[in-house]
Amino acid sequence: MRLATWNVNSLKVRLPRVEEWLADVQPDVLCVQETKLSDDAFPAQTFAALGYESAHYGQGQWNGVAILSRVGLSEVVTNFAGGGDPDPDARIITALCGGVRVTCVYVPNGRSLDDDHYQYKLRWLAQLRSHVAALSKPTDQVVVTGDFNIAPTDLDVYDPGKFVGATHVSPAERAELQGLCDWGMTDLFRQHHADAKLYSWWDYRAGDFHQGRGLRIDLVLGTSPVASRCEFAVIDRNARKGQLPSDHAPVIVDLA
DNA sequence: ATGGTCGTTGCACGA
Repeated sequence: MRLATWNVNSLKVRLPRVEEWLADVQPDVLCVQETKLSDDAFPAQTFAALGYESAHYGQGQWNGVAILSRVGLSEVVTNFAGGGDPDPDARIITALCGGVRVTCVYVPNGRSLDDDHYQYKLRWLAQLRSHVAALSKPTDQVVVTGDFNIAPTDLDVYDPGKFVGATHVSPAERAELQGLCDWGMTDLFRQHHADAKLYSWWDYRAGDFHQGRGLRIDLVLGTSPVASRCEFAVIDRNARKGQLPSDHAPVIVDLA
């Protein structure tokens, strides 16, 4: 089973590239973030014609997440399971695809450490842990993937010195991510590339992509039954090139 | 040291 995640930064703008990419890469499951579409505007028919069932949770304008699958798609959950206040934003959707419980996330950015949005990000990550624990056990086949807006370690940052005091690298948000890993999840890309300085997001500005100034913030986490099946992981940086790219590259994993 | 580019919607703001 080939599973991928991609923050497309507007599915309306990116749809031609997503269609081309699906035909080329042939993932069985694709998790999409930042569709920026209402559910009415989501192009389910386009994906159906390519052989994919889909579930979308959107609000239009901002946020919006979706799961596409050609290995079955059932038990769809929008927003958080596991209690607490529902998220006012459309940032999380879960479905059972090919026997794997897949949660697709668009974690809040945080903006800056002194911003209310950063506290929202930390609360959101705590609720994500409750969500995963409510729906599954560490011995189940579980994937949590998407745009985490967290670089797990300084290895995932092109120049850690430039991010001192910034979001995406703060100890509190890294601890939340570690909490998810302590529960039983593994960073599948890092499992296959222990020392790689490779990134999944580059700012559109100042030629950051071509200068190699990026962050690895798009993650695929899997429980040990998934991690033991994972034989390949790659960031498809080619998808960040060319005409009208997203600022994120897809991350792909292959499960035996 | 600063700002740079996108995508949204409107003529600013979030990322």
